[in-house]
Amino acid sequence: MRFGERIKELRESKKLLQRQLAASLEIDTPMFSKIERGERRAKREQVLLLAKLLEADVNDLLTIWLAEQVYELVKDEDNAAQALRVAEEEIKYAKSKKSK
Amino acid sequence: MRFGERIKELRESKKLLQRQLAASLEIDTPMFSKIERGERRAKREQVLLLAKLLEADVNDLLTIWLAEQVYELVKDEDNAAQALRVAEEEIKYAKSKKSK
DNA sequence: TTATATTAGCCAAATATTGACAAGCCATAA
DNA sequence: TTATGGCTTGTCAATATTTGGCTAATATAA
Repeated sequence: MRFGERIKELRESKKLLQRQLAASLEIDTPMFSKIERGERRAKREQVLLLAKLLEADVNDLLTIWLAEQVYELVKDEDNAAQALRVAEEEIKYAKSKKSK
Repeated sequence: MRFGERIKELRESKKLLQRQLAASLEIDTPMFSKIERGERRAKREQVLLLAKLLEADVNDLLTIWLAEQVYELVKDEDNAAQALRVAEEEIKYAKSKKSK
């Protein structure tokens, strides 16, 4: 599930209009529309706000928001999957170092 | 293993100087130095060239080059690992669609 | 039709990235 | 000591990318 789709779903289930959420994020409606369609990427800070406004789980939203960016970064590479696995290992390694 | 470290390793094993590789990449030595130290990111095209010049496996280099970018993108997020898994699923899914 | 909601396209402002340069550091040689 | 060679640091301008807003077009509803 793409980030924008999820936002749209949540927005519609709460019967909110794009312009209402756009106003809360202090951007205009066309910009919000683009975020929903994935034509523009939301800022991290906007994700946090949206989670509040839509009463959604911040962590879930952040995860798909981040995953989408990762996907965009690697999608055209043949070894995308390999690269993700390498990156995952590095994350694990960094975490284990941090916690000691 | 970071991309820059790997390049440095390969370069030293071939007894090449930064300025020689820099010249081949048509950048100056300071820039090359920064790439080795991860202060600047190499372009995809430069990775391909480096693989040739260093007689290294292109795919391996591209993988760590890409993985590093992914890592940089997610490293500060608590749910980095989750996000990577989601992205990996999307890659798999896209691949399965493409092949049908 | 009219009114409202959403989307498309374009442009300028803001931000990030890139590459080049000059100057510095460090080790070794003379 | 000074000189040299290899590498690194810091700064700056050029370039590219992203961001946001505006207007106009399109859709959806009443």
